[in-house]
Amino acid sequence: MKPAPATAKAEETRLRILRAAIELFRNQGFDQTTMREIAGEAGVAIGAAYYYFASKEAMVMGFYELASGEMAPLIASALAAPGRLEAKLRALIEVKFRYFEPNRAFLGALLRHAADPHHPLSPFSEETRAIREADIASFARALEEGEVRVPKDLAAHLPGLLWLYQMGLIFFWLADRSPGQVRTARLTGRSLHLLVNLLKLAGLPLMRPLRRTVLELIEIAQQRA
Amino acid sequence: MKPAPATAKAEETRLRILRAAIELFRNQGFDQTTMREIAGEAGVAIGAAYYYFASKEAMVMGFYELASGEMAPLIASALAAPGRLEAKLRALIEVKFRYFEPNRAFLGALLRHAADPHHPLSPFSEETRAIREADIASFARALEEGEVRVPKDLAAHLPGLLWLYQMGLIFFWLADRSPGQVRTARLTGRSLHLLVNLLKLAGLPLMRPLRRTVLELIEIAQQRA
DNA sequence: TCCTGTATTTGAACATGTTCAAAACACCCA
DNA sequence: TGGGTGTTTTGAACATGTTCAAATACAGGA
Repeated sequence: MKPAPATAKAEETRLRILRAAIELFRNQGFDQTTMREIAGEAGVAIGAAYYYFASKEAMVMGFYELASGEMAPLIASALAAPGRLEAKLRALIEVKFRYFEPNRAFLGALLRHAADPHHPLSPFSEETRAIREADIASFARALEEGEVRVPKDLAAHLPGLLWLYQMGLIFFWLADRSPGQVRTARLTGRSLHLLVNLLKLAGLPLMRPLRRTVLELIEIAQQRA
Repeated sequence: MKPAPATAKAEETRLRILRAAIELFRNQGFDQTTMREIAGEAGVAIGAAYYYFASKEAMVMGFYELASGEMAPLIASALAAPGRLEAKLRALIEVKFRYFEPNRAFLGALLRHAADPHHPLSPFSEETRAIREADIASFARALEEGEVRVPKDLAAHLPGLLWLYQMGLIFFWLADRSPGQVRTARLTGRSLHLLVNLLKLAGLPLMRPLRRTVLELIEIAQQRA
């Protein structure tokens, strides 16, 4: 069905529908866009939209996948830029914000169900796992190339934690109505700085017991979550 | 309109509808319950439901208000119980879990829009402010009566932070599918313990610069959020 | 070229949240 | 008591996401 797009023409139709949807979502938002509009814009009947996408929301998933693919090279080059961890992380996050900017209005639809990790569209769901893991891998790379000493026990969890941190920033950014989202920019700058400093502190022998406790919490939270 | 329920009979009808809705939501979940069912169960026409509630979701808000009112005395007595801060916080959180337990299935509907602080139903929205502030006040009381030294600069923000922490636990609890939600119980116990210990540490003079930085972040995040 | 099976496409029909004009009701005043 | 005014209630109509049986297009073999 979806995973095996049979013919080339079919794949083309699918893309036509997805593009029409994204375009409309962008211009008028997710809720304001009707399936009839999307089908109309794509020049197909309603049923065709449902032949390729299980639901209106599944189209947002389509966007998510598309976005993930298009951002990959941008992220790669962001990581290649000079600088240490802080700079690399900043560049990485910057890529996301820039890419998402034109879609700000409808990105909310993607994150609407974030609170429910069992909802397919949640960034924590099984369905979004592949995208999430690729994303986490880029944080792992930032850590490797950022030349920071990371305590061994923390190392395994750190990429995931950074990803989570970045997710938090994205949520903040979405809700941020200050002009040009200055508040997000401020928050990003300061928190990133703090984060890197804390990371240095975390390596101190004195910190070992605290680290253990926190890691224990993380492990409880992650059990088949 | 809604704020001024004119006659007593009207208020009664409103309550009948709300109770029917909650009952159905509880038994079959929010999405599975139709407005026609609710109206039917309450013995009124569909239109009546919309006369009293702006939307299906507004009924969830009705539940939220009802719940908040009913929990108030329970929380008060939880706070009066013996013990220091950790015990009091545990008791407070325990009240919430116990009260929400029978509604677990549909509570998700309340928190579905949490990620969007502009959505009326979000626990961070303007519409839920009254409930939120009352709730935060109970954390303030726990702090007062828990007999802990809290650095002055932190004091103002601490109740809100504790409320946020508790909110996080509730989210975790909602998504927790372990039998009896053991994982949440474990997470609550350990994190609460850690939290109180950190609070003690936070008062150390050594910690002042770190505290300042964190407070700065909090202030950026809270600007007319 | 014609036939057959599969992939694609169609659009009417359906379910359900929501709106709204009209009806029913309640209460007050002359 | 009768009329007027505001509140409450009704249910048909609407909008829109979704389903599905039927129609169509198409590929490959006879």
